[in-house]
Amino acid sequence: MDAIEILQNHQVKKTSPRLSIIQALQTSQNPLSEGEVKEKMGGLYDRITFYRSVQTLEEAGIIHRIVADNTVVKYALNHCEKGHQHSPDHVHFYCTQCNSLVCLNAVKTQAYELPEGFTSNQCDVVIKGMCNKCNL
Amino acid sequence: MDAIEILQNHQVKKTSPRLSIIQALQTSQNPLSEGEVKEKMGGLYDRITFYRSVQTLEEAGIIHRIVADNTVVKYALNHCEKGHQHSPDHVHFYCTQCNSLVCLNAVKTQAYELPEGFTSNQCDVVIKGMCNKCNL
DNA sequence: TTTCATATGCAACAATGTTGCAAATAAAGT
DNA sequence: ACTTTATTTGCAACATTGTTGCATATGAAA
Repeated sequence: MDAIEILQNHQVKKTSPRLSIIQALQTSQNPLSEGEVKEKMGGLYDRITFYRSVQTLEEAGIIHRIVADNTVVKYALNHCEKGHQHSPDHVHFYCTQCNSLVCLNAVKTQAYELPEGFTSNQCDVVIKGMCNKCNL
Repeated sequence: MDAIEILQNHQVKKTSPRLSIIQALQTSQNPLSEGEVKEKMGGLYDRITFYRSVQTLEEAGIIHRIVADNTVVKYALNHCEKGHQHSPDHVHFYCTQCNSLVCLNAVKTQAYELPEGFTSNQCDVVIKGMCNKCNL
């Protein structure tokens, strides 16, 4: 789907930084870090704008943010085109060898029974190890 | 168990920063952030030493590090006294209301089937929502 | 107590994330 | 197409978090 269309569908203003970020993510199979998005965006990149943009895009349900580790944050487009803000339903795999992060869209997060009084709205699962390429 | 005994059991040198960190964690039911440990340690606290100490303690299997979010990292003592470095087998709950983190020791992380070629040695599960106190 | 490898703690740096504010711009109305 | 208005951008400045090098201090063993 076209980046402009995505923003329209989610009622978010069409601005060039937002379009650039979405397009950068669309060119990649895997989630991208800020640095990786920056590279793809070239000159027209501002750190502050980036942070505010990804926050907007996440709140709009267009992308999701994955914290692989405290120093490794990546972003990925949501697959569900229509879906509004809901946390990802799949687990993520982080390869500690090549530092790539993979959305395992086919592997759904399982339900966990919480103790009395606890309520949840999000469940983040990050599995760490070696990816298929590094295991060759 | 005594902090000195813990260090001895894991073949780690007994130094005062390490003892202070362990003792700080022992006084708390829940995992603590760097700032929370610092408060409990008082004057004899150095940031660099803290970072290197928690790394040593984690590698020795004495504590584990929990990344609740990219800006929220906490530390907790391992329950298994004998256990050497193995990642926590339980899930963690992060209350987005009061920012407390809870080890749900009774809730074990479930196994996830990985795609061909992927191998894992750690699985981090962080459930986010409201804790029992904030839900009252 | 002496020795030696390890750990501490300081300075300096690097990376990541936030806030305030003036200029720019998207979207809606004229 | 032009004007208006609320939102967004992008700069400066700051705050927080994590790392590296190195001289001094210290734990553990001889």
